[in-house]
Amino acid sequence: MKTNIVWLQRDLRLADNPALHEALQQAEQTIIVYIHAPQELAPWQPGAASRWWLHHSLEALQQAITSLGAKLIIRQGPSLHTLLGLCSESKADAVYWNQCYTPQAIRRDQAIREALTSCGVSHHCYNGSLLHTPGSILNKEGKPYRVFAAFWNAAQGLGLGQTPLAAPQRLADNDLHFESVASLRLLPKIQWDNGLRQHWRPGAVNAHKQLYRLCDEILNPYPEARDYPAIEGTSRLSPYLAFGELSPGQVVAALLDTFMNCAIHGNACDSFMRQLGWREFAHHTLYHFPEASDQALNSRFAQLPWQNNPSLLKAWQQGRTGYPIIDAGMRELWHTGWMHNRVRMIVASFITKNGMIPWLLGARWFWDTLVDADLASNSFNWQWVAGTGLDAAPYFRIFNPIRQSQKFDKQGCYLRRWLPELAALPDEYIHTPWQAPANILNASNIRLGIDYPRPSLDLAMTRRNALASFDAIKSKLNKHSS
DNA sequence: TTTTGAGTTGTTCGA
DNA sequence: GTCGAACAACTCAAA
Repeated sequence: MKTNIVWLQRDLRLADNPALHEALQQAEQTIIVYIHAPQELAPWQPGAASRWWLHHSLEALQQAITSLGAKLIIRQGPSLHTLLGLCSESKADAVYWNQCYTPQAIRRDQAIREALTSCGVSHHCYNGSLLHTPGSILNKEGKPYRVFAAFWNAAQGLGLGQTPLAAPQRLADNDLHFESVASLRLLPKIQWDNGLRQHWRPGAVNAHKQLYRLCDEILNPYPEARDYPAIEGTSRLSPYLAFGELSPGQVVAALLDTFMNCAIHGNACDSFMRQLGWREFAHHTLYHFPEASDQALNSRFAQLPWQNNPSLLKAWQQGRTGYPIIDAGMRELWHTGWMHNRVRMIVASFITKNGMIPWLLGARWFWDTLVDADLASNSFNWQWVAGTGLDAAPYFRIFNPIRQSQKFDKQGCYLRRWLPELAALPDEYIHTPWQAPANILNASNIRLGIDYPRPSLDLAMTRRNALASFDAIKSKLNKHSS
């Protein structure tokens, strides 16, 4: 009897799973395995919010597999050693998996492939996390694209729509030993996860419910509504995609299906699809430039006068910078493990450009607190905001948190949700409490500096300084080159 | 081959 | 109040 092992990683789903699909076609017995070996991903092992999600996602997957008559074999220990052990226990002929494309995973997988081969076990790797395999989209010179528009044109030219693979109807059981999800100790020791529980339902079933909501309600107004943090105008699919409870191919198929039924405008469809395009671009970029998770892609920015400012960093992390939109965003992140996209840009611009704190420190905080933490997207987008990445925002593009707040949360609905201490302030002063007259502060029950902090830095001055630093680097470079 | 124009998400200033 | 220009530098594709 032929036996295959399917090694799941960030593809915690049964439908549209190429490795699982192939393994089932090729054998009578298929063993589905999850191996917990976070240290292999260091220094980017899952953060606290990701571990919370992983716990619930594994439970959901265990339940789904059980209902098909088998079980998810959970093990702990080094992946290589554990896989070899499983191969000999089960007399498996082959191991199938969907690749992760982070530098750590690529290095590890290379060693695993060699070891399997030398043990006489074959291996079969697939792409289950991206529309296109990294490395497959190159410009005419055979090099990676450095601007998004060209990349996305090429990606679309190669085709995006493939019918997702079906989930298995039944799975054959086995009697291998397996550990419980709880034994992985992924949940926090102190119970800080109430907010996560209130806001999220991990698991593939819930992923599809949210995908349905996207197509049914969110997509049509998406191009405009996505900018307003008080509205549920974005897809909220990011954690499901990060853990592979949903594949991007499934999302595209659902979008195209909705489009074909004339239920949405083409531009709403394109607009959302582009977001998947940025996800692809980020992943392809990390594949081509593996140092991008830790170092500026554009090295001249290393010379900027980055500040070591632990107290500002702490205030930012805790949501007490004195700028309401920043603090609301950071508290939303802390409470729910997620932050609205536009607010992510605002808080990132604030800490890197006004605060002059290295983007990597911001990226680390997001990494620990986001349920959708994804190495490629996180580092790419931090570099985008900081101006150090590929096709990044121009350096002079510095968000003004007051203007952004007034523009995208005019009535302060989002601010009041996350900053209850400011809730009584009239709309006029909700974005700038320090400008409110004393009698209004009194009437709103706010003592500035006690109930809510005064601004932690001077926006205009820090902006001028940042631009001046950039100019200094520019003229230095010009001198060098001339 | 060379040139030209366009390119996710912004802000400020002056007319 | 609104509008256009200026604020880089560089990649890529089309002409």
